[in-house]
Amino acid sequence: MAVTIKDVAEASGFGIGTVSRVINGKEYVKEETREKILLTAKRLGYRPNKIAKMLASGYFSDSTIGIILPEIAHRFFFEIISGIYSELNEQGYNLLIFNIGKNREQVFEHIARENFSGLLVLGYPMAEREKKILRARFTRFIYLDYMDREENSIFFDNQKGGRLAASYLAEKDCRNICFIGRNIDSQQQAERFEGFCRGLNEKGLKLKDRIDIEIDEEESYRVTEEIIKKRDVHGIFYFCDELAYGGLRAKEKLGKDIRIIGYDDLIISSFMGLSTIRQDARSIGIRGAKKIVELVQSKGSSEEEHPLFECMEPVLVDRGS
Amino acid sequence: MAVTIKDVAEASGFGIGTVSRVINGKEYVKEETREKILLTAKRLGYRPNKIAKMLASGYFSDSTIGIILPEIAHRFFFEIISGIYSELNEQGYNLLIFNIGKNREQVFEHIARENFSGLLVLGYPMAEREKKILRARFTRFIYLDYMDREENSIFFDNQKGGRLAASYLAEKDCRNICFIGRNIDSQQQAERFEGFCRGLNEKGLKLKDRIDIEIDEEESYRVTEEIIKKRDVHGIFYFCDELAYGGLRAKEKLGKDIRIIGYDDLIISSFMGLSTIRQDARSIGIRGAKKIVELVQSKGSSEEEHPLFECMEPVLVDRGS
DNA sequence: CTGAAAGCGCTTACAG
DNA sequence: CTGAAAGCGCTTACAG
Repeated sequence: MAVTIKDVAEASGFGIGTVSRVINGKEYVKEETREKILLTAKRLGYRPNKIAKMLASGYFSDSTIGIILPEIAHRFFFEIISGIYSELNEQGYNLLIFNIGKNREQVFEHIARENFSGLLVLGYPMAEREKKILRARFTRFIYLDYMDREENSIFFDNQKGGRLAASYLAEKDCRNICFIGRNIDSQQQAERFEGFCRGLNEKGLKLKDRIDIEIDEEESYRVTEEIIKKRDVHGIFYFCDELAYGGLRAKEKLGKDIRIIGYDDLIISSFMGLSTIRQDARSIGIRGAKKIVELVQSKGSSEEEHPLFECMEPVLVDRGS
Repeated sequence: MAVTIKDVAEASGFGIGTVSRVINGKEYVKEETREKILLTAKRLGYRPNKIAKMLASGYFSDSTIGIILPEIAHRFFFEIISGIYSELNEQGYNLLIFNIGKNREQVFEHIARENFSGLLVLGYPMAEREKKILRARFTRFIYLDYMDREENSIFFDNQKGGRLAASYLAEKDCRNICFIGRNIDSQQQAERFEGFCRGLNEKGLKLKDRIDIEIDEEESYRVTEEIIKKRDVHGIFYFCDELAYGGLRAKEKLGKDIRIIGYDDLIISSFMGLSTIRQDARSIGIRGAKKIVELVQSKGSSEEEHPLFECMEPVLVDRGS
């Protein structure tokens, strides 16, 4: 066990009350005593236990919001986080980003023990077991960029986004159209893809091909090149901007007249002239932060209110790519 | 005061031990009792006090590192944070980002009470009073991107960076050279500027003008335009990339043959083709995270070791701008 | 100026 | 299955 205030008291020959006063810099302590105590504290490597201190002094920090990310967080999430941060900062809340670690089970046990008032869960669903852990501790949470009808969630309309992408390519007179996705199943991709296919259908078009890969610019460049060479492709829709960058590069290199559209509209994308489906990361971050703070502050209400359910609209951004 | 386990116990007619078992989902509780207790807990709006729980159960989370940002955090810091996050995540630590708020004094009092093991202070110095607060609680900290010989600090060599910028412009045959800075004093800017002037001197050049402005692309665009028109300028060094973007735009618009160089090398800058002085944000973040974890884990050592003092080198990136 | 004691809100054997 | 009690490491009046 770590060294406690009691150890310091015994070792220095004073009472724990006095030690406490010294450590906290209260007045009314003889200079000599102070020095002695400080010295033994240092010698023993004493470090006050903040938990105990908080409990004893009745200071309960309720002003920390936790967030948990998917195991592979891509850039879009960092833009969301920056929105969350601004808003929380505005409201005087701290932001606690949990390590997601390798072992989900243990991590969740760990999270549940930490001191925070509400949790923002980014981009992916929790297991029932995990939700149970949170609920057992009466911890409120909101899904961000993930939709669950049973739970609080603020999300984007991915179906619509997919449809917008389809209409973009259709309007640019593309006939042979492909989709390049991520090799990880996700709600976002499923819906985006479904919307995309429907959108194509409505225009009387049909998807030619779909390939799922890692998020890696080189990989995306290679695959795009391959696809362009093998088939007579007019347009490609990428699951996200980060994938599309490689495509953009392939397009330029090969000088092919092909249409490329991404998804997210990361900050960088505007500089690159990439057409894309814009999801306002900052806004959803701010919105999520606002809502979790509200939820946390409304503690009292024991009523089972309807879960929060907010859908944000993506927008087509045509940069001519 | 909030409702406690005692309140629930009394209201439900059971002992606090039983309530505790129910809340924590332990077995050996009659189903009927469980339901009753859960109901009154809900009715009363009971929320377990995590602090008390931690203390009682002997669980002391030592795996959280705090960070505090400057009041106006610009993008460079977010790139540092992403480095910090990766490394901490690797090590199983959480990241607690403190709100910096408006009132520095209160904020620091508040921070000192939070539960974290070590602090990373980004980009600016703490007041003596603030350091005192930390030290009184035996809280270790490291400055990141700020240099203080008396304290642990990991930082970039801004003098050298300034010098590199000077040599860049000199080699591109610029003779009339200006500096556009930020209208806030900072160690970084002071050193960068000094290095820059020295660098110019060595090449037999002299600074023509210096203007300090807000970080705002429009503003920077306007000022650059003005400077180009008024004086016969061949090269401009901007305090940071974010300022340089406006300059880049002005240069393109006016079609003037002028050299532009920024500082930081934000991710975006490579896409924009901006020449700049690269500081590896991710690296310093990772480095800082590693070091603070080491420091925190070496708790025991009561010896007064030398403060950590690490200097990282910036690098010139010539993208022809 | 200093010590003894109560108390912060929980958990956890120990009896029953 | 449940209650009473000790204890987690501190703070804070209250005496002295």
